[in-house]
Amino acid sequence: MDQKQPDLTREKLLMSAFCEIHRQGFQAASIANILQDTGLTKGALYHHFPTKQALGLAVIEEVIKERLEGMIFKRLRASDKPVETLLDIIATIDKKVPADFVMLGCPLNNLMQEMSALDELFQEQLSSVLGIWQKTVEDALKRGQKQGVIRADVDYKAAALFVVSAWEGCIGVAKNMQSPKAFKLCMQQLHGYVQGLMSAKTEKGRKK
Amino acid sequence: MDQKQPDLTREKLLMSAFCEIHRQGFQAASIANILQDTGLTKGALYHHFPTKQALGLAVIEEVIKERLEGMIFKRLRASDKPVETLLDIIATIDKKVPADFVMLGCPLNNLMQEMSALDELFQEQLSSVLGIWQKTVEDALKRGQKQGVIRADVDYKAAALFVVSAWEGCIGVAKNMQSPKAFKLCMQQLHGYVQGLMSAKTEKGRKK
DNA sequence: ACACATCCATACCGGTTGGTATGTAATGTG
DNA sequence: CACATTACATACCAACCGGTATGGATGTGT
Repeated sequence: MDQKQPDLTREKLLMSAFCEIHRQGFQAASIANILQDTGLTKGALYHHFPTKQALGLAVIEEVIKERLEGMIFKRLRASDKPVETLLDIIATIDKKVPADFVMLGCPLNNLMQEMSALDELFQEQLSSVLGIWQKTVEDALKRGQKQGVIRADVDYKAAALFVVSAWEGCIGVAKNMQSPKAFKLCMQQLHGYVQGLMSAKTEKGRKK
Repeated sequence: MDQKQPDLTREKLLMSAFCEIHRQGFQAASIANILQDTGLTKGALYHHFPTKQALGLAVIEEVIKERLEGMIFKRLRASDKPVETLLDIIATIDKKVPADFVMLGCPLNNLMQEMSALDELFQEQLSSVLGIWQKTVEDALKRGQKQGVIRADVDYKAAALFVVSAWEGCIGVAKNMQSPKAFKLCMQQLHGYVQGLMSAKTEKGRKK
């Protein structure tokens, strides 16, 4: 599975671009910085990506999306106790995420706020990733409902939308406050919201 | 109360800057665009504001903050049924907000995501406004608790943090989806969350 | 009416931006 | 081994950026 040289170069560009975009935002991300960081030149970059926009879109598709897959989506899909798993992810996400992710914000959310209104392709690509997130949570709640863990009257579609929205909101506010502590506290409330969707019987272990 | 010419010029700059920043973000906001829009020149702008940063900070303090005051804070503070008022604001906010606010996002949230990690002064100023928002909701919940409307076991501070976070999250996600409908649906869930904080007796009129 | 500060317009500047045109070395292919 | 294509490096460019220096017009206090 040894990657060939061109693929390695491409990946180096993608990773560096991801970091630069994560720090500065897409528009403020400097091509020159990425090149300096990778030790490459414009020839290399514009050989692999036709425009800066294409580079950004590739970062979303191949870096950001894959990170979310590995951190959240896969685990949620694979679980046969989806609600329990969702609660566990929400409860422990603040420890599993890199330290600077609270300070720099969620890469997906950052780009959503910056680019959705400006670039249609960005909007579509970001919306696609967000849709997967929402769909994954939605399925988890749906399955939980079949298991009798989630109340029958819960609109799992709307609830999933809200969970993802609040999730991003928590990171966003914590980013502004520059406070991992606020992030944790905020996610605990989201945890409580999801517990509130559960049927009384299975809602054991609820604090307070 | 007629404003003098210089004040009018300053206000024109502030309003135009607010729109430009709302559309493009702060960093991408173009001084040239603002000047073209107002029909003024650099001499005028840099007479009233020493730097672009100062202009941005003034927009936060004098435009964004005041809008939130008029739309949310004042009403919440003045109400003697704070929880009811909070629920009403959440339920009707999608109709009272300008149409493009969902498409362009919340001006406060946009700047929080863009600038918090980049500029300390922005971070502080934004955090201050966000803190007022949080504090206002917090007081509303606190008063509701004294009235017996909110359950005694509710951590009103954490709940307020979550309400504001989820609120911004709803706008942010709806902005990405470019969907006022999603915004409405998402805010309905937040409405349900706040209802979930209420004591059983007063929790009348809950749907489903 | 004179002096002075406020208010704003014009012209200009160095630096940075994304993007391109061209050349060359490496690699794959017949 | 010849040839073509891929994979990069170098040099260059017009456009735009925020900011400044200068000068003139307009009040404003005395």
